Amino acid sequence: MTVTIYDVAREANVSMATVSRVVNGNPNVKPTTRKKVLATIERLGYRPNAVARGLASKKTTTVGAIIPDISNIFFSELARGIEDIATMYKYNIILSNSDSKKENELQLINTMLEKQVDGILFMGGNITDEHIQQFKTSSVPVVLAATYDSSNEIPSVNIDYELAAYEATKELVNNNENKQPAFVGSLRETVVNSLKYEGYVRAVRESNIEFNEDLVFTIDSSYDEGLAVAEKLIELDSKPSSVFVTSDEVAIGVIHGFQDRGHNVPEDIQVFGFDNTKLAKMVRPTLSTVVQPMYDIGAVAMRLLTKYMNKEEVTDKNVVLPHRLEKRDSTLSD
Amino acid sequence: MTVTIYDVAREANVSMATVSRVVNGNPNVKPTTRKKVLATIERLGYRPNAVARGLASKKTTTVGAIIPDISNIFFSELARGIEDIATMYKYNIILSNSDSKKENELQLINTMLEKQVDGILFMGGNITDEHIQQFKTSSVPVVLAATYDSSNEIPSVNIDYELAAYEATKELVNNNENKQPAFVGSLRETVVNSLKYEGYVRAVRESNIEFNEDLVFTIDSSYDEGLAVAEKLIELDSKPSSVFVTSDEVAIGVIHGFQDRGHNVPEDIQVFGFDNTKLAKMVRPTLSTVVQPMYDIGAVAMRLLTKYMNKEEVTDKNVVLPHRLEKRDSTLSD
DNA sequence: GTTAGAGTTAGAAACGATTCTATCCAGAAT
DNA sequence: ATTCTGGATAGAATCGTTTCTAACTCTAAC
Repeated sequence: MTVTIYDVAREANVSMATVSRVVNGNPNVKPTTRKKVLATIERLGYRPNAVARGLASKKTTTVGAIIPDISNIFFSELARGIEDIATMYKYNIILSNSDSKKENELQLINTMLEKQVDGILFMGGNITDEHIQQFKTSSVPVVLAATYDSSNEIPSVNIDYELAAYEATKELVNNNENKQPAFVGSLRETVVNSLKYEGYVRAVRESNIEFNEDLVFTIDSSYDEGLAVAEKLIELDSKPSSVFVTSDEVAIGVIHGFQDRGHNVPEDIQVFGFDNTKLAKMVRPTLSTVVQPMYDIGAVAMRLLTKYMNKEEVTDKNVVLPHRLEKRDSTLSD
Repeated sequence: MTVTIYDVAREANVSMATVSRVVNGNPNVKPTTRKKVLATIERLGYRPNAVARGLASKKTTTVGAIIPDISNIFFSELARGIEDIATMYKYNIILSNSDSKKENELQLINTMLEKQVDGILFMGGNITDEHIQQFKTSSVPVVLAATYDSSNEIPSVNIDYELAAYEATKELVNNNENKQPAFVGSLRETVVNSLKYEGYVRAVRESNIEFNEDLVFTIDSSYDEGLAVAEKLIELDSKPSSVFVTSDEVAIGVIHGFQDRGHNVPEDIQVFGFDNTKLAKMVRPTLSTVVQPMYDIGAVAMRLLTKYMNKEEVTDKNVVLPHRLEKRDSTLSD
């Protein structure tokens, strides 16, 4: 039924080895035989079987990507970066959602390894010792993308979350005669988020403001939670005049929460987001935010992974990409 | 180095066949030997090689998903639906972006087939005869998701785009004392879009309005294009008082384009979108739109594919999922 | 006219599973 | 006691490649 390399060999009067060489572009083939083989490949409609090749060569040209949730605009952008570079290097991606659940994550790593991927790209929330253990004993290289491992043992690509949050908070403090901005984020969820919190705290402390815990709001990360937290902010006795929010989606929720209750952004309250997803420009007022280059993180992470897979020398195993503040209309200009 | 089924067999004093039976849950194994084998698997840390299994069994439990752009909020939602059902049926997904380019699409189908996927899920713009040809001669089943093939030869999952557009347009006409709504969409791009256009035309014609071609705007599908087209609408002599837009993202651009120029939505102009991506609730005013169940389309398509892969009987090869209109604040209520 | 050596090619052994066929063995039936 | 039956198991072929080694061919040099 299906045409195999053997059929081609027989029809072209050469050995399987020669056909294999032709298919794989090995230069040690006489041009005339190459042409002959190519012709019979065409004639028979031969299509190499990547599974058999994978078994024989122990390479699948496939990498596994474990991602919290592909329907999240942040991760889908990241995934696109991964995919584009993967395509460039002739790899395919097996994509799986973990919902950031440790159990799923560990399970998925195992599945990927069974499928003999050549490498793994991991995005997730908390990296536990168990994760590290699995990564270190993995038979193939692993790279973390937008995922923080405090031990720095696993190769990774990130931005400096603490610094970025510090700068954003500082910006709000400066615009506000040294009033403490509120903080809205999902602390517990991930190490990345607690880094943002640390940056926020540092900026506040540095400004000689007496730190007010009441201005810190810990919520699940969603637009609706942002809407809801706006109400709490309004009801506060010491109502803040600015908020630093750890993600754009929540920040937009906060903005609308205020607007829906008759408050104006940025006049009554300034809002600073994080990520610069394309949503940031799709609100009124447009959202000031920390630019985190999602696409690039994915792309660089994939590129880094190819280096490991090719056993190339890697000079910078924990890459920190630049970030910047993009000031738009949800904050006041200096 | 790596532990194979043969190692397990030797250590457990059984044959490879028996180990294979244990691993695959074949009941014809004496409980005591099963236990013994399981123990040595555990002890040696044996992990089955899915590639070898794939070669021997001719099944990879992997399906290919060809998608225009995973970073597009519409498709990422669809992808999540696919993924969830795939996981449920123990399949993994190889995900690739085509950017809706025919050349990429055809190439990707070929790659997927080389990788011996058990089935293909295809999302794309225009299905050409060449596509159909490839699908029909494919060795594995293919299902289209949110992708229209006018010949209805290939299994597919869609909504009734013509009817949905008709209903949305009708709604606008009724709210507007029989004035013709403008149409903003990307006609040429896909068959799906021209179906929407047909629905729009039918609704207008049916209302005994003299059809005005000047109110039809054909643009590339993006937020920025939406912003831009708003200006053109404003400059129109016969300025419309409502617009039907074929996607939410563009619709939101249109809304903001009007707002940025001092016009109010829905008082000055009503806007109706299409898709009900999560963006629709994340604007002010919230966007009235056609609810297209992206997640469900993905999920149902994947489910349908499993049926074909299992050679189950399929009664409904071209599934049409229900849609509905969700009226929010960008249109006037009756 | 040998021979060396480079360039080509053939042959066969992996790769690590599944699966078909055959064998073995125990207990039931006669 | 012998035969029969069916559940367990073993053995070996197979899946479709890659890749190693050996051998062959041809030309150039001596």
